[in-house]
Amino acid sequence: MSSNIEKLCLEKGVRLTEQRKLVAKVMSESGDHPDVDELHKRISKLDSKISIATVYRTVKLFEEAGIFSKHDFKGGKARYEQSPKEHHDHLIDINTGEIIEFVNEDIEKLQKKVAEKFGYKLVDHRLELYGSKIKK
Amino acid sequence: MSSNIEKLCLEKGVRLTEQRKLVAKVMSESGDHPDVDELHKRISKLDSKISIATVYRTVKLFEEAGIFSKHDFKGGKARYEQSPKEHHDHLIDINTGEIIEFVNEDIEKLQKKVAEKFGYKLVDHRLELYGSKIKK
DNA sequence: ATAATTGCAAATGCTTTGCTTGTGA
DNA sequence: TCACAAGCAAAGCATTTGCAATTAT
Repeated sequence: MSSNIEKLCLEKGVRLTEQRKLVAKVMSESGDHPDVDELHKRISKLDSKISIATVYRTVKLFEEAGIFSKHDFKGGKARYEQSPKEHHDHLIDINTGEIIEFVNEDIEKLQKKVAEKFGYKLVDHRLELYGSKIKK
Repeated sequence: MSSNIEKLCLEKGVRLTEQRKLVAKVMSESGDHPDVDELHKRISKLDSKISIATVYRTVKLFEEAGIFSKHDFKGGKARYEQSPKEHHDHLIDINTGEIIEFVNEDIEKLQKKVAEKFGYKLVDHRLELYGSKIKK
């Protein structure tokens, strides 16, 4: 259901347009991390007239509202996902581009510790693992 | 001394031009992580005619030769440093842009473990901490 | 000598923006 | 109604590239 994201929009005072509903719907049905172009392609199947500029604007709007999360993985194009309830990091298959989400509390704690050791409050972080499948 | 980098070029069969020597020299005297534009500015003081295209080409060449390391921190512009002998990660001050290098073996090990847990060989990783100074 | 490199400007790829028309609350 | 959003094309930015002139080996 996209009512999920639509609810969030109402809460945040984000005006609900047809296009925004579509971006929300398509993203909520995507299990992966599409870039804007891919997202636009998927949405175009439901509304062939939607402009990619609108997708760019919406995706940015949703990100600023905390509804989407943006990732700048290697590759040059920003990729998005619905903001997850619990934080996670990413393991990226360098051969297929497939993305695996993972959580590791030990690493999280160590990161915080490192920052504090240097007199910093950890505000954000980026952890990406790039690997290739071990064939057995 | 830039003879350091120049030696590496000879070893790798990279032809040494005036411009490349300058890129090497300026980078070896930079303690920070300049982007291409900043690097070009610094080099221009020694050779006011060097083209930014050449700096782009050289920086990429050196990266492919393993002489420089490229980082895509938040901010949109790639930043470079001389490839360090031992690997390190970065803690970035979100207010000043200052970068602190750190090494944490525990995190390194855990990353490898995570990748293996999912059946992957860890080939590369990106770990960036973003923080703000704790005032005391 | 001659294959590789430079400088310049034009081209690229992703993303943003100005402007006019359309639309949700 | 009317402030805000969409669509389109043009603009922006970082980076790359084609080509003629120059240079390192």
